[in-house]
Amino acid sequence: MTVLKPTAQPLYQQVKQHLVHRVLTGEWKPGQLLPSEFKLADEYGLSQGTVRKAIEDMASEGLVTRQAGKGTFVTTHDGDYHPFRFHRFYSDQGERIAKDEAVLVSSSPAKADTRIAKGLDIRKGTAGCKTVRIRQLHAEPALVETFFLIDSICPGARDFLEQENPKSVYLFMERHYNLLITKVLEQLRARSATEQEAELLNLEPGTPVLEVERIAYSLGGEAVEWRTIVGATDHIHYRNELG
Amino acid sequence: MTVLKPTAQPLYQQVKQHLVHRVLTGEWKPGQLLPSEFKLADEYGLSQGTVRKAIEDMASEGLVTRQAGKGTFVTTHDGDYHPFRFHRFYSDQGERIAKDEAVLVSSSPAKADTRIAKGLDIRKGTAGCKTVRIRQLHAEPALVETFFLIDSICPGARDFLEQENPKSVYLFMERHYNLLITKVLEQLRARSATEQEAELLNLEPGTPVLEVERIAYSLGGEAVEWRTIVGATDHIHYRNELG
DNA sequence: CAGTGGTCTAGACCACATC
DNA sequence: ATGTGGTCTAGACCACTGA
Repeated sequence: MTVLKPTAQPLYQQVKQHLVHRVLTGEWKPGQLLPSEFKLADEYGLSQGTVRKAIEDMASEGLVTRQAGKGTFVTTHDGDYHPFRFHRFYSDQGERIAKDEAVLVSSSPAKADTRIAKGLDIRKGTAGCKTVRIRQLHAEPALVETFFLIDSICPGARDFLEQENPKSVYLFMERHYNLLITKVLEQLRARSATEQEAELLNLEPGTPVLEVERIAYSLGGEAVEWRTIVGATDHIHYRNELG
Repeated sequence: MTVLKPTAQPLYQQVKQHLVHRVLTGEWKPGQLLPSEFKLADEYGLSQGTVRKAIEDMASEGLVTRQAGKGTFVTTHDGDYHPFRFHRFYSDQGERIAKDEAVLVSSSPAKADTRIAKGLDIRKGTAGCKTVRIRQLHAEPALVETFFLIDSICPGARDFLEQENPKSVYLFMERHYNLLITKVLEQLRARSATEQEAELLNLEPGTPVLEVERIAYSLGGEAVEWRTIVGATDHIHYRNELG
């Protein structure tokens, strides 16, 4: 690894950035095996330990997964491991919501409104696709999930969604667009249910509901999905562990 | 470090556990300097690198803080660093709530009700101290904070609280009881404001409010505080970053 | 069996803090 | 000048995987 300036970043961080870039550009796709530490160390002309530190950093951020005796793999949402790592809704008995399939309500072309445009940092009116689905608990509607995907990033999403109705949108984005979601930002509010929500969730109009507004960021740091998740919290709650 | 069984945990994990125990028992108190890596390596009869890995683990968990050229310190909530690391409420302009002082409403002896007892994993009726405070935004009441401390863990808390009215309860617990809060579990719900809440927050009765129910755990993993934070979310929200 | 990641050692040099 | 944590190297042995 060529060090242009002696005051530059540590070598292992340079290696890490380069490896992240190689994952990003699709050199190794989700689920695929990376070269071993020794091979990468040879390639970069560094010691194994330095490359190891770069990879350990990536692993701690969830970008890759390491398995002793096998190798280092690009993380996929496909495995048993992190299918719904961003879902924070639980029933009061401790079950995770969203294991079951989502019920598709509607999926249609849409233009970004002010709120969506602000969240995704795009221009108002940008073309996209808006989808509404319902998550159930014990066969009862529990949550309304509304998400917006940008046409220029996820072309043809509407057709794919109607064909597949995937359990996990992020797995769907990974498969079709090679977008790996690594970070989401959520803003939570309490408000009264709208008429549409009351109808979809079998609630009295005006019932207090919890609204989660979420922006999802891909590996490159680009905002790629806007979403709200809305539901009454009589039998479910949003769980958060800090520290 | 004596290895009794060759199949035991890695040495650095054994060292880490032992160091955590020494912090827990107060050998080094919050803010104090730990011995250097070399001294600890000597003490345990290991190489510096092994001790380093143990300490890096502790640092990544926030238990200690490292500073090049100075040393490794037991983390304290006192410094500039993490005064309100568990506060997730922001105004819609992005300001953090709870910078200002909290307004003390009441502080009185209380017995754990069913909900508190369940949260803290103690018997119903356990003696403690219940305190209600208000957090303001721009001199307007924004959040009602209600917390319960157990007498056997925090004796005399009521007197201390009335004397000091501390900005941060966790800093207060650290100073008086050597309890370092490292983890909290929060459950969020939307519901209607109670009469008392409506009065304290200048709301119409029945307004939807966000309720955060929090259990705080000390370094040893013991549940030491139960709390709710309640407020309307017209101008503020709960922010959560995942991944 | 060879290859992988996981652990551990013993050295080296650096930038930074403190005195 | 000394001591600290931060980086980097070059070796070693281990447990596990898979052919």
